[in-house]
Amino acid sequence: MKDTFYVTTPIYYPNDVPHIGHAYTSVAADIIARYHRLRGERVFHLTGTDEHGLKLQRAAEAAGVDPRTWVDRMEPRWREVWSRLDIAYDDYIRTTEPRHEAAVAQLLQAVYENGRDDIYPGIYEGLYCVSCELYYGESDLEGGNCPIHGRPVELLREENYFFRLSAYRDRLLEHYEHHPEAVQPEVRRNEVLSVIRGGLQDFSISRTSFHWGIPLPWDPRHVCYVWFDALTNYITAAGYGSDPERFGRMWPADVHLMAKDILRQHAVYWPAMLMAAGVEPARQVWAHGYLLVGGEKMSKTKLTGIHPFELIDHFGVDSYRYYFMREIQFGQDGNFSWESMVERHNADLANGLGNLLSRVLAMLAASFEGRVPPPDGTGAEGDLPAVAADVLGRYEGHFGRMELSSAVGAAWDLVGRVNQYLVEREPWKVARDPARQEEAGAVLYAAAEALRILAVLISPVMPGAAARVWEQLGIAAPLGAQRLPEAAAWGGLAPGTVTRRGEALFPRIDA
RNA sequence: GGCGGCGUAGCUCAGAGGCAGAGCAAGCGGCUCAUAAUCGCUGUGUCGGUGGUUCGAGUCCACCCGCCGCUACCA
Repeated sequence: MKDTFYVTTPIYYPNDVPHIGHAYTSVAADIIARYHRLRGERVFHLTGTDEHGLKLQRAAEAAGVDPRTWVDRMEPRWREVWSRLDIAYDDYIRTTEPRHEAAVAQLLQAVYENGRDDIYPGIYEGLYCVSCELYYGESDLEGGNCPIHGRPVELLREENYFFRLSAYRDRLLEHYEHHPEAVQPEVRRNEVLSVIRGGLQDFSISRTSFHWGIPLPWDPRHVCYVWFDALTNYITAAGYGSDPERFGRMWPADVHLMAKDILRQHAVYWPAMLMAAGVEPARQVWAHGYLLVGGEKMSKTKLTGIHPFELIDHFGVDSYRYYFMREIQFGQDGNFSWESMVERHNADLANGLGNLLSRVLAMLAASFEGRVPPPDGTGAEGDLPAVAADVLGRYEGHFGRMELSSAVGAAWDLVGRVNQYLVEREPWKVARDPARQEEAGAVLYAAAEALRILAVLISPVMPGAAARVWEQLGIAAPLGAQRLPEAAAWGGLAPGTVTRRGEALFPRIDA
């Protein structure tokens, strides 16, 4: 019985250099996973690398090593990025692992033997560049020539196995009719439906022209080509074909996250492949937009690909995660710029949350020896508890609809309200009057309590910063043990707690 | 060619029949606990264009312009 919230990223191609677009998907997946953990759910967050294929085989040859050695060398460059970004995946799959090769073989065999000839031998005919050793689609060509070598391509024929995607048109349409949430956002769903309605073509699933791949179980002269290898990782890790009990708890995946460029494979090929094997499709495929730099898609040739480290080194990992999630409406394309990142960092993090923590702890240190004073029971907290409750409600609602930017934004309504509240109540002034110590204390209690709740709410997005707020507040119970909604209920902060004012949470950045 | 999306304040964007909005940036004022911080006040914008429906149109309809996505086809 399914009991695990299962979220995936695509598996990345280790020959590529990681850029902020890849990281965007992985950060989003991590935030979603952490949010569900915060709610006390059992969560499984999967990522990995896609390690087969001709391009890797050729890169290895060029480097004078075998493909295995090559991918072993390249793959850590990806994990290193995830580590620096605080991506807490639960499993990391490499398609070269035996468990994956076994799962692919099982899936292929299941489809091959399903009695409907969904996999059949055929002739693949394509435009081939001898220099690239690659097939191109007509739309990839430039004036009929190879876009890389500028030389004429040849029409080549190769014996392949095909998957009978065309047979799944009606079943896919029916599936998406009954599960309108299964492709999101809406605009992407419409595209998928129009692709399916327009008729589907069978696609080739094997190659004999290179060998760095998983052999087909019934015809090992062929290696499996791309999609039956790559997409299958999602069920490999869930225990398909190896651990039925585990598979039952995990599958179907709750959400496959990806950029919109591989939507079709996830929303058309993949469910059809699973149907052919008698496996239920994932519950949701969620295609987010592109990160634009200077209004244009990042590109290698224009050198606009940005490595995450270039930003992490300057802004810090928490600011990095916050910026991309807050600045861009999840699902839409979004512009990255250094300027807007500095702006967000200073306005929201340094001046907003960071300064709020700083002023509250400074006042506690000045007037109460750093100890959290008791609330006074006369309503000094004003509407802060109500605002916190409202913020929590909106935060959860937005997360439920994958409106990540709005969910994060909701927390900042509380930051704003507490700053306002402090100006209204002037605790720095009240504290100077010996007769009004209790009042000053109660006001600071309320501000500190709001900060405690904020630490919980930002923890999926900025786990490091949340931990630092928690630590400076001096709370003994581990942040990692907090669960929503209880942890956001007003009054959780114990009077007497010894706060520890530390370094600025987010130092301002000049440019 | 077909289907779809977008075009709103300097910037990023929300609003989908009823007095043009938010955040940021900018200006002025307050406060001085705080990270030159924070709080308050300040927005006359051909809501891409034209025409229409309506008592009333960013909002609905038609056409047009400019971007973009998916898809088809020609070469």
